[in-house]
Amino acid sequence: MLDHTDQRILEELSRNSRITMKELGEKVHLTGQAAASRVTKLEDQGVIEGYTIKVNQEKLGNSIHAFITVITQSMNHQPYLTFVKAQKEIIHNYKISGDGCYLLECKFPSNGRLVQFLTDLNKHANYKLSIVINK
Amino acid sequence: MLDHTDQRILEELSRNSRITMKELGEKVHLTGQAAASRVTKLEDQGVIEGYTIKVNQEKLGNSIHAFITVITQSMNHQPYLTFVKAQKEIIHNYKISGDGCYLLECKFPSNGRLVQFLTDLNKHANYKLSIVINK
DNA sequence: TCAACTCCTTTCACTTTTCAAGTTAAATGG
DNA sequence: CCATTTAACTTGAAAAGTGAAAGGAGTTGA
Repeated sequence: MLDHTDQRILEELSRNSRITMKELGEKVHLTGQAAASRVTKLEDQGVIEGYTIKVNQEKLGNSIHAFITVITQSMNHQPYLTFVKAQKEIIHNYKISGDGCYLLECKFPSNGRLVQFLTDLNKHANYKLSIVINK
Repeated sequence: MLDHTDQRILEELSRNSRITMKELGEKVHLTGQAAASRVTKLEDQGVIEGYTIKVNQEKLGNSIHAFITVITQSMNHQPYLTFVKAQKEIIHNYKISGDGCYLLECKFPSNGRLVQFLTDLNKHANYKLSIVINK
């Protein structure tokens, strides 16, 4: 399904998705047109889901990166899920098996905002907090 | 430092980083050239760290998404860190404060590979495993 | 008021993309 | 064995986008 050239294309696009098709072609030993048509195919197959940017969250003022393990007490998760949808600090809400029911990945601009978030979260569930201090 | 137009630009590029500068300009009510120069500025400021793609990991055959909390026994983390560097299944290795020393985010192609990984990891540290079952 | 500065637009030469047509090579079937 | 089909690539040309230079409008401060 995916040959070596496709792998190389995904690699190069992961490194820089704004590369021109001509340049991409040179890197994988194809013409720009051939590279472009492979990329289109990868998009159609759903292998490439989209093109995006990496943003420096610190420079945007979101300096606190947290993982929050959520342990819901109630059987009914709906109130929690509704809460999650409303919080824009949440980057991902993973349903997990293992320690806890959900794992939240969040970014906060300040300690105060984090405290507020945890207070609100605590109305629906218990949690364990992990703060990222390095990557 | 960042005005509303810059925010809009970041939003649009997050949605689609391969958009042409001309189109981006139209979306934020600028000419393509003006949009391009703002983007260059955002790059120079380090706000935009890079351009990348979202790849469907399932279609690449990496169907298991795991978070692994790592609790190192030894004071010396170096053997663990060396191990981490060598594993290509690891997407992120976060140093955390809270429950554990590190949090690993990984993708595995099979259960067997996960078991192998955990066996190897266990030579350097204890762990707690969480498997993502939904997002 | 004037100079300096920032941010934007216009213009134009140059590059890239897109689309159509042609080539090649491997697989299929009489 | 040869004709046919198909997939993947290349070539070429028109259309579209980019980047650099020049210039205009608005703001700031002496």
